[in-house]
Formats: sequence, C-alpha cells, structure tokens
Amino acid sequence: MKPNHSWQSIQAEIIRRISERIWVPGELVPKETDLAKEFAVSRGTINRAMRELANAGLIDRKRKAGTRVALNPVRKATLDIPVIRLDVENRGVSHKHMVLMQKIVPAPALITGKLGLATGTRMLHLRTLHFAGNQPFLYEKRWVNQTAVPDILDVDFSQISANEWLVQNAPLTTGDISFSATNASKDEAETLGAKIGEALFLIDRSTWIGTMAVTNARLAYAPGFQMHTSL
Amino acid sequence: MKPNHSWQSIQAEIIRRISERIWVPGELVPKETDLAKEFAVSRGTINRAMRELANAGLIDRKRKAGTRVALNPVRKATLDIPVIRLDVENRGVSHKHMVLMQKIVPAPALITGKLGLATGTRMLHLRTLHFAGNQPFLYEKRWVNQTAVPDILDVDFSQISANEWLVQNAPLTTGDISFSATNASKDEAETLGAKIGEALFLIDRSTWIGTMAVTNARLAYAPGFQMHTSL
DNA sequence: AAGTGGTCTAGACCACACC
DNA sequence: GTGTGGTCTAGACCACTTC
Repeated sequence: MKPNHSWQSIQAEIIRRISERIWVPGELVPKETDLAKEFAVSRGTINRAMRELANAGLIDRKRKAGTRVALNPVRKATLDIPVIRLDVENRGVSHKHMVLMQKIVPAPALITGKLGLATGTRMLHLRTLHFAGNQPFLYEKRWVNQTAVPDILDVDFSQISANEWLVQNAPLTTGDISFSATNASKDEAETLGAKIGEALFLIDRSTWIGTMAVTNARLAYAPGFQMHTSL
Repeated sequence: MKPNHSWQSIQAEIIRRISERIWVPGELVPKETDLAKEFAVSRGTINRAMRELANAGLIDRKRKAGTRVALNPVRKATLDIPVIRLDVENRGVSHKHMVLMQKIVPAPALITGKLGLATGTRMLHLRTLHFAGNQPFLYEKRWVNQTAVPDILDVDFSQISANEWLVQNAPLTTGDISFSATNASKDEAETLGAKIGEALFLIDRSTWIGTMAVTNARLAYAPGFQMHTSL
C-alpha cells in the first residue's frame, strides 16, 4: 500500500496539535495503534514520528502508561563545535595561528583536578593565539595528557594547531563543556588586543577517550564574539 | 529470528571502528546490505544505527555514493534551555522573581529590527529579576509582541514569570539564540549586586510562532554563572 | 496479568546521485 | 540506467510499568 503520510508530515501534525493546544500539556495522547489507524499508516511510522519528539523533550513516553504532552517542554539548542580553523574560515576570513608557549611541566592542581589525574602529573602545555584575518580571535590555553596521545610529542604545532591535530587523531572523545564570561586579565588583554577587564566569552572543555583524560582547553574569545544557534 | 545485535550495540561497534581508525576518515564503509549480512540483522536495524551517526555528523551518507567517515567530525553539544524557575530549582535552591518594570511602549529599533517588526511598534516591556535563594541570579529584559499573544496582557506577572507563561502558552516556537559576554552596566550591576564592568554571561533570544514574532529576551546572568553541558 | 511503547524482520518501492 | 540510502509495511516478540 502506498503511504498517504510520511513520518515527517505526521510529526508536523503532532507538533501542530500540541502547539495549538488541541493536545494539552499533561494530557494522554492516543496510543500508537490508534494513531496508525487515524493516519492510515503502519505503527512503525507513528513510532518514528513520536520517537524524535520524545528525544526532543516535547512528549514523555512510558510503556504501559502511554504518551503525554510534556508539562515543561525543555527547549534544546544544538551548538556545533567545529575545528577552530573552520569556524574562522566559515566567517569568510583566513585563519592562522601562532604558538606562544610550548612546554612540558607539572600541571596545576586546577587542571589535574578537572581531568581526574594525579596532582603534579607532567603534561604538555600549549598557548596558542588564533587569528581571524589579522585580528586576534581566540586565545587557547591547553593541557594535554602525553600518556593518552604520545604521538603528540612529535607534532610541529606551527604546521597544525593542537586543536586540529587532536580532532583528527583523537576523534570521538567524550567531554564536558562549560560556557561563561570573564574579565580579561593583563595577559589575555595584551594577547587578544583587548582592554584589561573587558568581558571575554570563555569556553572550558575537558575531553576523555573512554576513561582516559586527553586534554583540557580554555578558550578565551576576543571581545565582541558571539556564539549563535537556532532553536 | 531472534536478533543477536541491537541497533545500539551495532552503533557502538561502528563508533569503535571509526575511533580506532579501522575505518579511516574519508573512506567508504560497507553498504547497508553488507553490514546487515555481517551482523546477521535486517537492513532496517543497520539503517537505524547509521542514521543517528549521520545526524550527529560522524559519517556522511549519500544515495548511490554510499557512506563515508566524515573528514571533519563536527562535535555537537546540546544545551537544554529549561524554564528559568526549573533551572534555578535544579541547582538545589528556591526560585523567586520580582517584576521591576512593566509597561507598553514603542519598542526601540534594535528590538523591532531583530524581530522583523515595524519600527515604533508598541510592545509589552518587562524587566524581571530572578533570584536563586536570596542571591540575584538573572536579570531579564523582555519585549513581547502583544499581537502574537494578546492573552499576555491579562497575566499577573507577580504570580508567574513572563518566561514561564510564554513557555506554557506559546510553546513550540522557533527562534535564534546567541551567547556572549558583556561588561555590567550601572543598571545591571546595581540590579544583580555586581560591580560595574564585571563580566556577565549574556543570552539573547528571539522567538517566533511560524513567521509571527513573539518575544525577544535579553538575559544577563549574575557573575560566576556557568552554562554546562557534555559532549 | 495486561497494556503500552521499543525493537526487529523480510520485503518492497522510491528518490537521488552518479554514470 | 543503475546502485545506494530513505522510507514504509504488516507482523511479531519483548520490556517495562502499572494494575
């Protein structure tokens, strides 16, 4: 039989019923077999349409208890975190980077704590300034666990940034990200061409492969930076 | 026949092959029918496992051209944007809010521009201070298009915050969000109990129902705020 | 115990991209 | 034209939850 409805059109109709309050928050909605009859499709198609809405937090589904419209719909914003070079190039300007510091030293407790490593672990420390065109764009302070990615010790970071090397050579890490705001320190202000105390957008990211800590990066963006997405 | 593999275990195995570089970035991976044979499952199960990886940006799939491991895996971070009250309560403290200003005036061009409304449109303007426990948490400056949600004019905002009323009564909006950092103005500093110039985390959100602009909110968080998520 | 969603199957047709 | 992924079907069994 030829389908009269695609899963996407059914999903759109369900969204319409929720947004127009035909189905009210907290209310039980018809079960899959009933909806399958109504739309004259198979249950699998209904399931496909509803599953994504459940993942998105719009509806709550429980076996036996049925499906209800979520009382407190949690909006989810998806942020793409590309390689810094591509992020810059997508803005229509060229990217270059400059390594300001590269050394292997015992990491501060703040870093080993975040990564769950023993205090005093010797790690590779890098400070890199990324440019968008001729403007400083991003000041990256990174600590890398040599044990997790020993090959990194042979990399020439004037050719490829640590960020890009890690994405290509340690893909599929898990991690935490936090976003915040900070006043520029003297070091940050001078490096980024900002004023001391100017508000900077900050990303702090720690990544692991399985349970092995790989790296922590503190990314301070030049003043005026905005991270943008849609809902 | 009883399945030997769930789609999740197959997905995990595919991820393993990519992360251990058994399948190299840019390389063509076996087609669905071949993988179905290998894992002794039906093609639908393979498709389910791969579809989510394609959505996540890990692989690129094209009809006829086949499936390839993505060259530049874009990490996607998902941010949950809950109602402010729940955001606060999830931190283990009580929430209350205080309406500092409520008036209907012609909106500034900055706002009408963002929302695509005629300059000088009269809109409902609200300034609300949200507390986490007894600490100022978030200073919200909001503009609401009365035409889109006329019922909002009857709402008592001392009982329910505009944020929460809109989530419940104008759900499923589309919108833009931007995240940035700003130095606290005198007004913001006094309201949030911060110092003038202190770095504040800022969210600017505009939402629409279809093509009808609903609201713009500028959320300035108290110093020290972090937005956190995992990869 | 019983009802609901979660998953899987084997097959089919279609849409798109490459030829 | 041809090959690949995208989708749908009709049916089945299972897992979880509530009763």
